[in-house]
Amino acid sequence: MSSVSIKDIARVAKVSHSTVSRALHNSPLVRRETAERIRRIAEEMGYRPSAVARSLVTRKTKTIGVVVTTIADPFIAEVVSGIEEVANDHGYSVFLANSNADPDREIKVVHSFHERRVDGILVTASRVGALYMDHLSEMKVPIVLINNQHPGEFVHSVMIDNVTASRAATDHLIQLGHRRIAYIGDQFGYQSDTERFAGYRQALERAGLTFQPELVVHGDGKPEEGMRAMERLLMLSSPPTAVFCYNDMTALGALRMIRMRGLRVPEDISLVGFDDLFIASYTEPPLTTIRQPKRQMGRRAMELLLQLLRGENSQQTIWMQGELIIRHSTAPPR
Amino acid sequence: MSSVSIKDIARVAKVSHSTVSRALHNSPLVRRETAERIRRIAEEMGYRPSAVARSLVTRKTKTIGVVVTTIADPFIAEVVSGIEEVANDHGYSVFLANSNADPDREIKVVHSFHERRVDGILVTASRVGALYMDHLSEMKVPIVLINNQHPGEFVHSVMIDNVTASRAATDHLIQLGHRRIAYIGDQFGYQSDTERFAGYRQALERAGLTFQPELVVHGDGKPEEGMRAMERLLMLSSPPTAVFCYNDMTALGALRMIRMRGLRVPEDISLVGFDDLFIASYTEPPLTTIRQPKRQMGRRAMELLLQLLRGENSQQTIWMQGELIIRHSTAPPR
DNA sequence: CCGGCTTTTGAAAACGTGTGCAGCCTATGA
DNA sequence: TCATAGGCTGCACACGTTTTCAAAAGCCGG
Repeated sequence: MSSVSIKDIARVAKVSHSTVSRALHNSPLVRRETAERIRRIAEEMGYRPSAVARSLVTRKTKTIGVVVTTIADPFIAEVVSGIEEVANDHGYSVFLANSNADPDREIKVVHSFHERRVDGILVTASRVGALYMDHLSEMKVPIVLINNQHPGEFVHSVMIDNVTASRAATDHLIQLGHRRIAYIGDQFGYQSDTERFAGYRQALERAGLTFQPELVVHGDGKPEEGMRAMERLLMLSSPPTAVFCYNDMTALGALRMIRMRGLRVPEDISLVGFDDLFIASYTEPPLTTIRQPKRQMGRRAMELLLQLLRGENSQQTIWMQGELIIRHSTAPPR
Repeated sequence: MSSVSIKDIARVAKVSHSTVSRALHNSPLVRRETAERIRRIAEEMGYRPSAVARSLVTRKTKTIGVVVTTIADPFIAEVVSGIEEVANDHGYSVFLANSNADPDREIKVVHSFHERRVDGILVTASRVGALYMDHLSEMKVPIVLINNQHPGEFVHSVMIDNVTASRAATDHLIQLGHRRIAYIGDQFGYQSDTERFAGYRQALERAGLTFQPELVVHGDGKPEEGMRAMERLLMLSSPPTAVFCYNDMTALGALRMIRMRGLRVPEDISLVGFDDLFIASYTEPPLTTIRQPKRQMGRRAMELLLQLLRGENSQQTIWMQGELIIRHSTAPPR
């Protein structure tokens, strides 16, 4: 509306708008006193430079686009929090867009980011990533993926070392003395599920335990399916004494089902999650899990993007390590 | 970078860029065949209009700014999810900024939004709202607050009816037969805490129960302080048989403390929360609580903002009702 | 064939900022 | 006194759109 422009200031200060522009940028090309006078006037007039006008000429918007499946996912929210923090510290504003894992919406979002001329894009935990990769790459803008499910592409990414982490989780159960250890996975075929499953198998193998196919069931990463999966395990003639879950949400469902069947954690069954959501420390009993450095992953991803924006071509993939957090949902078998 | 502009298309189509602009807007001012030819060329050249150039001339950015204390708060994340949904549906992109409840950062954020020339601003659960209200109002832009703690200001807002909801929660406990009902509040002095406390007192009063000051303690809306507050209640010579908590996070802490003392919920103590976070249905036992229509609140807030952007001056405040969700953390006293 | 109308097109200005270039002013040295 | 260098400032253009206004082109009736 009535926003004051560089020209308004020029008129008041009786100089050209170029001089005002330079003064406000502390350019050495303008005399000290003039510059100070101009800055004072700008201050008094409540001047705020227009980022849009500036973007038009500099061809940089100092904005980045963040696309998430849904910000209501606590894991993602933490990551975004980390992203926003370092973006903000570097003068970047972030556009947030939910895709709801809907391909149409994802494409709309990417187009929208394109039209807004964002300087870069961050995508967290995209399951359908490959789908709109073409659209992403057609705008020549740096992209960083976080925990994406379709790696091996041309883009940069920040990933958690799923294999090592889940091996650690399974090792923990083995060391407690468990021999029948189940795995409740995510939907079959997802990259991170495959990796966590691989870690589980590696741990079994190294401990000389034979892999039992019937001890592997799949949920969908949410509590409801976690319950159903756990139910199936409990119906086995010889149920497991310990269960490693794809994530905490799944563990939440498993925990509830175990309790519904009148069994106890960890006395009857040990339970391990993955993610270390906030909630994991407030379940009953508190959940042993793998901590993902969520906020840190967001930070690192944004820092990687900043490097790319500066034109430094850095490493392709940043690997981060999970950490086994031992709480009270695991104990030796009876 | 090498992004194609309206002029590039004009050159190829051998028309003026004005004509291209009109053709792309389906203006009736351009001949059908010409328009179609131009649109086809634009398509082939992979044209994406520049929102920043457009914004400069139209003086509308089709962006809104959302400031939250932290997106890592599950309550807020749900609200933002609702906001983003309707914003996106109406062609608006959302800038997300965390303030971390830090006044300096809040001011920086508002300035940033101002420079980006957002069309409107949404603020969720601002505790220090009054602090930067001046900065907000100085840019002439519609503002909608969600559950803000300093109402009575000149802006528009979406609020939950705290008094009615907490009266319902307390009534529920009274009807179960409880007579010693405690209240664990948020930090003293916050608006929503004051209101929930008021509802609690009203319910007691209407039931003819005398208010007992020692049954009111304060936390800070997070589990740790909820534990401490609950601890204080349990040290009373005659502890409460039921506790109404300011929010679910506080209830989470209370629940843990009750269990640490070897007591059981709801057999020994009934517990009621507020918010109905996702987690509330997965505690042990599942938590009776007041459901806030979080996503819906975000949607309504954005819709209100859209009305304001259209120039319709609508109602000042939208009140929303909470809903009592009875689960298993409440039962008659022994 | 011409005037007048409608349809279609183009020229140009505007939005607010950044910046290369030219030119002014002042001081300095010869 | 004059030439020159260096410090400072203004002009003008650019960025990619939208939109007003004028003008060209096509059409019709007389």
